[in-house]
Amino acid sequence: MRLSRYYLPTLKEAPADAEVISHRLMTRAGMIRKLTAGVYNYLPYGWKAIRKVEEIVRREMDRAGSLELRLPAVQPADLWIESGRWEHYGKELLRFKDRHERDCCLGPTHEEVITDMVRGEVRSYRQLPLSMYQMQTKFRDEIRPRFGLMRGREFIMKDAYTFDRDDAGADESYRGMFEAYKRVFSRLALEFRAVEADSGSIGGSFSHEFMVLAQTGEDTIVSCTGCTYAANVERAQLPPVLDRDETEPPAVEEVFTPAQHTVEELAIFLSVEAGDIAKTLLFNVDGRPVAVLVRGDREVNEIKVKNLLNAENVRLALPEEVTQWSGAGVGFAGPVGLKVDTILADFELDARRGWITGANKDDAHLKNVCLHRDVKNVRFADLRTAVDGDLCPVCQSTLKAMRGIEVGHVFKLGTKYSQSLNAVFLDEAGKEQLMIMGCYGIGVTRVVAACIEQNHDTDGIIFPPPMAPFEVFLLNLDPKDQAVNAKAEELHDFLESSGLDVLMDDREERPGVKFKDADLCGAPMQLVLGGKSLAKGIVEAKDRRTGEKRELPLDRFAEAFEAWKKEVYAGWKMDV
RNA sequence: CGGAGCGUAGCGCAGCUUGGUAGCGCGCCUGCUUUGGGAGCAGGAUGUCGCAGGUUCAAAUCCUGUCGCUCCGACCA
Repeated sequence: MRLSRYYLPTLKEAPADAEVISHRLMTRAGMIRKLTAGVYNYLPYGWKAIRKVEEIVRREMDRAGSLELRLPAVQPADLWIESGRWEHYGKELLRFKDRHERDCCLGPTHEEVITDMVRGEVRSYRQLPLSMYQMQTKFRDEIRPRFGLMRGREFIMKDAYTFDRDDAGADESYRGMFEAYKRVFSRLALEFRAVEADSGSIGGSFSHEFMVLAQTGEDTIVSCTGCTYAANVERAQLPPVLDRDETEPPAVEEVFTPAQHTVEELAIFLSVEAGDIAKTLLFNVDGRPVAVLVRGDREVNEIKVKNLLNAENVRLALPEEVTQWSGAGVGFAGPVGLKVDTILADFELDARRGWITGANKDDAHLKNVCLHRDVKNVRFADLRTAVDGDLCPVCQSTLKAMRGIEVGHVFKLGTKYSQSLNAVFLDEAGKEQLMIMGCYGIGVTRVVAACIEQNHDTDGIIFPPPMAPFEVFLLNLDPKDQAVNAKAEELHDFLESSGLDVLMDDREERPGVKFKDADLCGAPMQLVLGGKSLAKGIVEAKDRRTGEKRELPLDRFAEAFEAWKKEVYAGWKMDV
């Protein structure tokens, strides 16, 4: 491809509203343009990257035995009413009426549609298992779209669905997809972790998220330094403490702490560490008060509270509720004498006996509180959000926290949809059974954004070869010079015929402009040919990732290039 | 949903307080010079100042409404 015939509008400056690096670089490199909030045009250069990702995903899905199909974007409300999600999905589901006043929606996901299709055709266990996938534009009307392609309203997703006759089969389907996902992200040369994720409200099921590691990630995950355990912090389990200081403190003592509402204020006021304070949070759990105690420097994980109590709704108590339940204003609740039936304490508070807590009385706290001695109905459990340095629940090694971008999610659904939509089949005994389902998503457009978040420098994007729209940028520095031009054309044709995507910069621009654009657009390999290099009988080769330069002799170009390419590719951790 | 901010040339912005008929940088077009890390000079094109009302002799500027976009927040005591 010749740049003079291509559409690659690059920008020196990014639009003011682009906050994150991938958004800025994708805009500057002529990959995307915003049409409206959270909705983007994919320009040829951006689309080509998306296509490369799609192609790898497609190969691995096919290899895993899944069948590609294509479902509609517009869906009838009836199905969503039937599954119960017309009510529950919320405003992210974009709804509208057609000319006959029929309720419709734009598909944010396709469980309903595919389950409807399968239930209409599949009658016998002989037709199972089934695995199908599609790549398609989804629409989710996010409250606040942001970060360019990272959280758009319209985006491309690969979604797959499996239908099995029994639990064992469903687990196998799940494992197959899990492995396929690992291959996809490995082949894309992304640094990622597959982590345990919260399975939400669907009991008995499990799920994993695939996280691309990047400082700018919205999620925090923990990964064990000693074993393979890795989990989203929302989910990461923490073990009970092993080292206990059983020294019994002196009797509880009330201290005057005027207007010390927060842990930070209180710690300074009493000259102690936040970790010496046990904070008491009151929650409204399905309408009932529940007290949760964690160390002052920790955070309660509401999901754990919800799961532990098998609750539907967990929310922090309103100020009025706090006053009603604790007898004091916000900031002074404590476990001693608290008239709340359920008092939970994080495992960590079992590590020693003396804690500072609220006194259930305005402007007062208690010292030397021993939960075992001074509180009758306290129950210890894993209740807080994991942090860097916590111990692994599996092997007790240290957990390391890192930021990640969720690019894939595999989910064992069980019978959630087959039940609500009545997707059944007859087993060998002629008995009607519910299909066991799984669903699996990859945010294709987000993968591209996440890749750029992970692979860039101050000059621009650094594409890993598998995702690069063009593996090679060939800079023809003197397109007006007959000899240079002829040689550049020859190199271009040779590289293209060897199966590479090549973009030759044949514009009549100054060299500096070409260097800047090449770095910005991030092809992993740059070749530079100008009057000087031609006179020396070489072409200059630059590894975009390392910046390392090499001179390739023109008379032995084919083999020299092949050797260099191998070197460049070896720098990327690509499992193929 | 609550709060804040911004809409002026393709992009980044100034002008608005104190009304007088629109400017800067980059980009774009033409010419000459230049040519290995975002060139120089000269000339040129491009704006219903988001939209709709209002005030005024006169509105980018003041007022009202409206639309769009962006950011922050949605309660960890």
